[in-house]
Amino acid sequence: MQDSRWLKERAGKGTRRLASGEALFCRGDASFGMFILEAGRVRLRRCGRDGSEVTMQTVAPGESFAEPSLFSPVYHCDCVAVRESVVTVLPKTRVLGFLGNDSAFAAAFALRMARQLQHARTRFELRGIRSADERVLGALLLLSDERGEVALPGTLKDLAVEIGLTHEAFYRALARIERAGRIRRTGRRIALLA
Amino acid sequence: MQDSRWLKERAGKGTRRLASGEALFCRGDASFGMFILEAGRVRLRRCGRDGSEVTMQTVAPGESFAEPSLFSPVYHCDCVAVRESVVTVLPKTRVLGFLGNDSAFAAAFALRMARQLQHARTRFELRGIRSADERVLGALLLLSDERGEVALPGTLKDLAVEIGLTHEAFYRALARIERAGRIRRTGRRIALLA
DNA sequence: CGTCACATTGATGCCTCTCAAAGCTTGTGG
DNA sequence: CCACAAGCTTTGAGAGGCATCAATGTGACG
Repeated sequence: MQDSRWLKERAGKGTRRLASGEALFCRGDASFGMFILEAGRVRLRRCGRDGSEVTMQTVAPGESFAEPSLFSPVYHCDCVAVRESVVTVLPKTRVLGFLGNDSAFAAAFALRMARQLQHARTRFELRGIRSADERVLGALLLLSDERGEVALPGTLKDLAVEIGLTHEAFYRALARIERAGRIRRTGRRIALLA
Repeated sequence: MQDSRWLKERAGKGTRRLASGEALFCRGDASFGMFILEAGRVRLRRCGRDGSEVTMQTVAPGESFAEPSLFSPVYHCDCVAVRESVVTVLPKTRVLGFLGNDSAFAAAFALRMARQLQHARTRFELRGIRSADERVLGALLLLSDERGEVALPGTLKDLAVEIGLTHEAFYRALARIERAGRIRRTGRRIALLA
């Protein structure tokens, strides 16, 4: 949220450095508080017993995360660093204090929650699309600007995982919708047509 | 949220009655505000051009909904009444006013957003399970109490839709996991075993 | 007792996952 | 500057599972 600096200065309690792959917390751990990512990248995921793994959120520098844990005794996700990262720690009690006393902060907090909820629902909707072609097209639409230029956040392989397809199925879908004339690829650029 | 009575009295601006199947708002409509369901049942859904339909949230009496629309110029879902329903209307500006001035209310609001976010993520995780058997089992686990008794919210068919399976696939999965001895069915009761 | 919706089972086909292999790109070290 | 390694990209073949279409059983309610 925009108040991240403000929040950090008032509620921050030091930073923590994470090595690539290191876990900040795991599902079931007593919740210590929320965090702001200073540098690097972290991922919130849930794992099934069978080894399956679903990414709930990928956090970019400047963003806060694990807000729901403020209201919960334990974490509900694992948090692992995708690469070396630095996070600011915001202990639960302090943030909850601000939330109960500073209505401007509370409103900003609610706004961020609402945005994340919409984002989660959009991802949910996208995953509900059965056809690989339509799902890929939907994902590209979400990533595109008004001119139809798609801004890829990472590799295509990453995008495949993000939208819940194997990379093979994803590449095949991409090839099909290009042959169908619905996108044009130029190197690593993708443009939506019509 | 618990403050629903409080909120209604202060921010409520009349009620609206919906016939079964009637839409309260549609995606893209200018957002008027949020709502509290007084009676009946409503469903928030997103539809694809191809006729596909994903339910984002099912609202029970006493619950508020469409909170994210406070921060958005338009609605991002359709809202339709599952059966005849009554809602209290909470205009945007009024609620935003409270949010900016009353920190206790803002904190409660943030809490509800956080809960909904966790709920959305749990549903997302469930849908990520490929195997119909495991997905059904996961859903039953979420619906069960500590004794393993499953509280069905509606019909089995509804549950099938909720977890993203056709009713046929769902019934077959249910039959398989019962044969495997992981659940026991007695009439319309389901109990998880071990 | 008839209707309607839920519940259940069967047969078939398509689509995605999986395993496999080969090109391609990027970066690193000699 | 080249050679090699590692990871991304791409295509192939096969199998399994869920959707789909179809039909019947079952229960609630007027």
